[in-house]
This record gives sequence, structure tokens and C-alpha cells, in this order.
Amino acid sequence: MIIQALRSKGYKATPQRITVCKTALSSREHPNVQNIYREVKKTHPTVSLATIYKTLNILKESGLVQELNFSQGQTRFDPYLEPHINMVCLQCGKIQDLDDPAVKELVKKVYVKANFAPTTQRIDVYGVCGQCSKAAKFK
Amino acid sequence: MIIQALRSKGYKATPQRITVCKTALSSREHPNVQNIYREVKKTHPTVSLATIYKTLNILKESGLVQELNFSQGQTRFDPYLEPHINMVCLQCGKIQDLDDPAVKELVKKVYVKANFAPTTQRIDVYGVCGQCSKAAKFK
DNA sequence: GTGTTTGCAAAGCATTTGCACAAGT
DNA sequence: ACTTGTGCAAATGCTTTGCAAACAC
Repeated sequence: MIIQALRSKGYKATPQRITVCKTALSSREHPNVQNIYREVKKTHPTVSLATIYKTLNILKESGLVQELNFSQGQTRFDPYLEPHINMVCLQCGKIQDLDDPAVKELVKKVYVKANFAPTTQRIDVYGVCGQCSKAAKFK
Repeated sequence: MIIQALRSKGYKATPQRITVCKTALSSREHPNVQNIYREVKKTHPTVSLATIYKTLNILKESGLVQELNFSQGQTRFDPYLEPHINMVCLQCGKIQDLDDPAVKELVKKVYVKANFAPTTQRIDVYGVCGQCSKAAKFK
């Protein structure tokens, strides 16, 4: 699957690349580069950060993951490309996805109202997640 | 106005700060650091980038501007804090705002559906703006 | 007058790049 | 075999920091 995808785009299917792709595409945790690096190191201890970056750029250009940039050079990756909401908890840092048909509607509206032809989107809501606000009550 | 805001937060109202704040808060162009730097230099030729960065951090912490981080260390600032859509043109790089009541509804829904308490949000739609797609037709 | 801010230069980080060697097809 | 990819180290570029002189209050 991943091997075919890489080859069809003219890239060689090296073990490192396959592992980076597998890691990035299977995670629902919105991992950052270090997370992926550490995970890949488990099976490829000599892998370099450069390879991680290069492979993630391939995934980006191929439109298989979305890059989410935050303050202070924090970048995370999301393989879930359907229009959805990222709920970013400012307390614990977790990012959870929320599906809602209204997102797709909103994107459609942009074209109708503003003559803007959308290709992708990023919907972030920042706040405090359920677990963190529950935890806060017991302090 | 700006002077009062700075002082009320315990900051001294220096000419450089006032100019940076005025520039960042009055622009609807989603300027980046360099844009603001160049603008401020017109009246304060000796201003340093460090001062720009420090003042923008004050505005961020005070919740008077939102920072929009993109790929490749591209950061832009938005003083418009009402829930709205950023239409980001991938052709010309312009970012235009679009107001729509559905955004506020969407944020509300996050709380109801997922028990997530929102504080701010960022709604980006990436694509091609009206001007650019019109221009493309004449090529 | 006292504590803060400025501007400079240096430091810090995330990310990219150049290159010799290794590996995929 | 030929071409592309890997891993290392160096380079890049944005942002932050330390510090002495200047400034706000």
C-alpha cells in the first residue's frame, strides 16, 4: 500500500521511508517530528532526523498529511484530511478531532459568498478539553 | 488608547511600542514581522527587530492579536479576534477575512458535542482567491 | 532616581542542505 | 549499473536572550 504509493510518485520505497509513512499515517495523535523520530528509531536506530524531515515533506507534497504549525516552532502532522475540527487543549496539549457536517458546509459557503475556490482547510478550536476541566474541579 | 492599554498592563508606553501596536492593530493585511518592522522603521529608523518581537509578544499575551503560524517559519498577525474565516490564497499569498455566523455556531457546537470549553479559534480555508482565478483565465 | 526598555550582537532551535557512502530498482 | 536515498555535519533563518546605555515615569 505505502510501497505502491511511494513508487507511483517516483520515490524509492526504502525501509526508513516506509516506516516514517506508516508511523505518520497511522497515528491519530497529531504527532510532531520528534514523536515520529523516536518511533521510527525503535526499528531503525540509525535513522537521521534529516530523513524524517525529507519523508514528511514527501507526504505533505503528496497531500497525504497536513502540517499544523503552532507557536515556537511546534509543528504537528495530521493524516486525517476530511474537513474536521481540531480541538487543541491548551492545558494538556492534546489535539482531538471532531467531525461535523457543518465544516463542509462552511467551506462550501466560502466559495458561494466570496468566490474563493477552496482546496483544503484547517479548523482549530483552542480551549480546555473535558478531561482537563474535570481534573481542575478536584484541585 | 494604546498608551492606556499598555500602562494598564504594567508596560511603559515607549514610542517604539506605541508604533508597533498601532501598526499591528490597525492592519487588515495580516502582516508578518518584516512588514511591521519595515513600517515601524519609517518613523523609527533605528528600531530593532528584537523590539518588534518583544512588543508583538506583549500583544499576543494581552490577547490583542492572534498569531497565525504557517509552514517555513512564516508567521502573520491578525488583530481581528471575532470568530471568522481566513481565506488564504495559495497563489498570491493574501489572506482575506470572511465573517459568517456559522463560525460562532461551530465553536458553540464543540462545547455541546465534545464537552470542550473553547477560548479562541482559527479557521483557515486554503485555495485560490477570486482575483487570482480571474487572472488565470486570461493566461 | 529607579526600574524598565532599547538596540546590538550572540545564542538557540527547528528545519534544510551538501556531500560521500549505501541501497533500491 | 545508474540513480536516488541515507546519515552526518554544517548551514540557514526565525526568534529569543544577555547586557550596557538610554528612557519612561
